[in-house]
Amino acid sequence: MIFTAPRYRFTVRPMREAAAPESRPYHHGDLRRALIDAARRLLEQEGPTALSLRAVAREAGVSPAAPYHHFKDKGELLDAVAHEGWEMLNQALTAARAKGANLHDKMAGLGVAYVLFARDNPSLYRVMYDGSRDKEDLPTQMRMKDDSAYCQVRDTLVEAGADPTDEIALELATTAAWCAAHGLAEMASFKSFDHLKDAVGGEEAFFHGVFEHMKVFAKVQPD
Amino acid sequence: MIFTAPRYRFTVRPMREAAAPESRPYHHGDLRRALIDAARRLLEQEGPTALSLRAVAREAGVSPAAPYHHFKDKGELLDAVAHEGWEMLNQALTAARAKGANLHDKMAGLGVAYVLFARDNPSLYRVMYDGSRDKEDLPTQMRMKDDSAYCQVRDTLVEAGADPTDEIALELATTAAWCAAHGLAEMASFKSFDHLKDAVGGEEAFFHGVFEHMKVFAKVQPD
DNA sequence: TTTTTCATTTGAACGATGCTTAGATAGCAC
DNA sequence: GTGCTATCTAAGCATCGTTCAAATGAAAAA
Repeated sequence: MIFTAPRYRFTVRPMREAAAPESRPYHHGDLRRALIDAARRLLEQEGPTALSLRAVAREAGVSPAAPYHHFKDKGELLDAVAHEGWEMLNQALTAARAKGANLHDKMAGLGVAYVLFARDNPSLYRVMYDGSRDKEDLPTQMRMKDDSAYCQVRDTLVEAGADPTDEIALELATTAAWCAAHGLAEMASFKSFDHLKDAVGGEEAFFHGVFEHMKVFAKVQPD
Repeated sequence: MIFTAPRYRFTVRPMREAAAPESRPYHHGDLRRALIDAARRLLEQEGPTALSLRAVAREAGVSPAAPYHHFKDKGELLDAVAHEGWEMLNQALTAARAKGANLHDKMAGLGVAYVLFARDNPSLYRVMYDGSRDKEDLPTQMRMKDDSAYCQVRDTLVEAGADPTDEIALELATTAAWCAAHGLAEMASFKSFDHLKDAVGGEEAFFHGVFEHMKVFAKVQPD
């Protein structure tokens, strides 16, 4: 497996506020960290289109060229931001894990948690998938680590009764769940569905309703 | 319903080749059309990142300011390109419609057709959804017109036996199918799934397999 | 035909972006 | 203190989206 050690110890920490500019010495101390925080701040406040490398440098109070000593290019900064996003998603799914009695309820619960994360962090979610699309893959972090969101979905399936010896079926089911959640996460922000949300009694009910109706793809119709 | 008449008669026509630049008179004749074609050509050949307004103008053999007499800004050009994409998707689903005996087979067939469209027109598909995300909605064209992809999914559900009087369930099921297909369309290009594709015997089998396993969300497990 | 009109197209410009290079600064080992 | 070296700045390049005045020429008006 090709995976070089990360250059810095990774934890998702709360974003620091921007330091008062006049207090900064010539050498910043931890500009890398400050740049990631500045990027996330801009992302939250101004949205993904406002996130230019120069704007991030401005927000961090350094010159436009400074970031290039910590990131090869803009993409590498965005990768670092996305990395934190994936870690946050892992944590969100961990928190929501394993509620519900049967397979359906467990999976729907996990799916709703996923969609809620995307709803609450729309810009971050977008950066996460834009980066993946560019690389034509999800980050290694998502597929290999034990607490990765992908592995949690798979483990939940097993807990809920899926046959762990049929590896292919298990991976297909995990992929199916992931696709359903991601698809809904992207649709959920579209205004066309507002009337449906109202009709079923709110956003979360809408999410549950959509997952419920994934049954149209089931070979034998339940109910 | 808010929907102004389109400014030009719409059909999805094959892209014209770039005209020999020296043969072009000062007034182009149909620069709007030529710009859309140039944009789609660039999109196919160079990918979405290469698609700048200036590059499109260059490709069409015209000055950088010329497009602004036919499109308010870059976004409006991309909207026009996306519009053609949605029409193509409609046609693709129409062609694939209603094959299969039961609900599961019909829906899986439609879903696979959707995913194949995204696989075969990756850059166009991206432009279609980027535009939708910016506007926070799918184009009106997708939801209202009778032959729209969305309506076709819904009609297929009814044909396959869904209760047409339960409007909410019908819309939820249509949405679920759409989410599943869009989710898989985005995942399908990720390399992590290559081994799964091989394991199940090819890409289309993989698509069918994933749709099949959407059953993990069904309340009663079939099989 | 000649003249007028006016949408179309051009060229030049503005501010902003990603990125590179050369040089200034200062923390740190000696 | 003296260097060494990572860090940061200043300036510059090519490109981008967009605007605006001026040029063009097709088509209507005379």
